[in-house]
Amino acid sequence: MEDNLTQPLDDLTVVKTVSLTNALEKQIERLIVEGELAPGERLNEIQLASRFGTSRGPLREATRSLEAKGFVEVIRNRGVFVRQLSVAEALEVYDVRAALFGLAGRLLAQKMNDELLAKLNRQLDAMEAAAAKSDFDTYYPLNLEFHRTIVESAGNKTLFAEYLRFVKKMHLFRAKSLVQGGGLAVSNREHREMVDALASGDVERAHASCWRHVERAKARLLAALEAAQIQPAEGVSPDAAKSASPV
Amino acid sequence: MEDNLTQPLDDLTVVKTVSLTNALEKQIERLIVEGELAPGERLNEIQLASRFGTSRGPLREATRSLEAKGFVEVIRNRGVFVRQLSVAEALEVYDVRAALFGLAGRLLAQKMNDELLAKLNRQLDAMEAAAAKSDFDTYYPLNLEFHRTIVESAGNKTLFAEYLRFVKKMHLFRAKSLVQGGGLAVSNREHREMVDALASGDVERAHASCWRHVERAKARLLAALEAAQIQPAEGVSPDAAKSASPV
DNA sequence: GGCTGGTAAATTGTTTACAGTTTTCACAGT
DNA sequence: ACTGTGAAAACTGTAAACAATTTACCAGCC
Repeated sequence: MEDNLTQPLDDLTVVKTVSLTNALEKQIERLIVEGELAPGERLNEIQLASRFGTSRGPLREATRSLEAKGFVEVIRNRGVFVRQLSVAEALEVYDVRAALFGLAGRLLAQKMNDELLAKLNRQLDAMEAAAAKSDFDTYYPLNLEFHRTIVESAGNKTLFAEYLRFVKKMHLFRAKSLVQGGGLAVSNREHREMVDALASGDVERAHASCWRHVERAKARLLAALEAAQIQPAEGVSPDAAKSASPV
Repeated sequence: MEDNLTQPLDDLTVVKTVSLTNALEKQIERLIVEGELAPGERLNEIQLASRFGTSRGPLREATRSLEAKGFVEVIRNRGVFVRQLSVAEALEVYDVRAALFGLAGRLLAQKMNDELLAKLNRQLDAMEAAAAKSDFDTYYPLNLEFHRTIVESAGNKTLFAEYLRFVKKMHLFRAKSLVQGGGLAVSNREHREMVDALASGDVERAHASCWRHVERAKARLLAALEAAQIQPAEGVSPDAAKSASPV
């Protein structure tokens, strides 16, 4: 009897617990991160509201929240646009992420234990296996999860929340495809070094190792940009939506 | 970067340029930061809307934005509450701020110039003068401006925006008065050392100096908490609003 | 052809109305 | 006194209506 009740609770009860606004926000964020809504694209209120079967009120609340988080830009009387990261801004985000990830390394080095180390090593092995097969579709989520584990395990929830936000923000970068520039094997060598540093108990070394890891990713992006002859200088006009096609 | 706090400018002209939602958000944020709305307090939609002469729609949009920025907490069917930082969360914020401020130091050390150094030294002198007279009301805004100058001059706008947000967040800490625990002279000695480090061109030293400065502030808060016999463990229930009176 | 002006459609900004939930408070029963 | 019950009030959640602005389009003119 009770089992029947647990299952079909989906749509309506979710709305009971979480507000419609929150559900909408999550959905729209997903559309943005997964690329269905491209950077620069405009969000039509009526269209989106009817798509999710709600009115414009909750939708507007959701977009205001997304604006505060930096995922969209609202221009009065013109509409809300998916935020577009210029090269310069993307590089800024890298530096901030490096600082946050460095802090994570510092904190984690102080509380490293066998269980966590084992988990990180398992993740390293899985990534290495995917890298060996050049299986990028497997590697990518594992890589995300690995970094996530490090920051989450650092035990600072404020830090974790900010870190996640900045990682998501990279999806707003127009030349998104270049972000992966580094290649699989290169990255995993750095990962092993990072885990070594975290396990060493040397706080400064862990800090530097994690920081450097992000800075190297930034350097790889810069190299890829140069190879693709993209200048790190453009603006962020939400109007210029058409030229978004990366590489 | 001048704030519009100097003049409450005409309601109507503002609405033409900035949206009503944005104006509301700024006003409510001001009420929170200035303490008129205390941590834990509930925001009545009808009351606030009528106070600012608008309807509930724009007000709700403003509160959603403030929620995303971490200044209020929205509980479904219960209302909006001014966010309340527990001791544990305040300490988390210090660590994140240390990381961000450290990054600012690193970036600034690379682009330090005579003009900027002169400006920082002027600010140091002004603070020292205020400290000598134990003129806290003068010292406090100067101190804020000094740190703001450093982060803003670092040239990373993303970093600057995040830093400002976290500084504001400290106003949500219940035992807010303890945040100033360090005293005036102590702090300024650190400030001079920091400017020295920034001017030295030694990136690592600047980084460490700025980082340490925030960590020392955290340590002073911890000491003050211990002296006041407050345990760093409480939750964040928005209901327990009454016990907010600091020290 | 290209520009200007003006009108209609589309879209956003704001208010109002209604539905559902939580809180309050009086009151009966113990 | 204390506790539980049950309206009534207060408040939030959502939808719909109305107002103001922007955009699209087309005719007329240089």
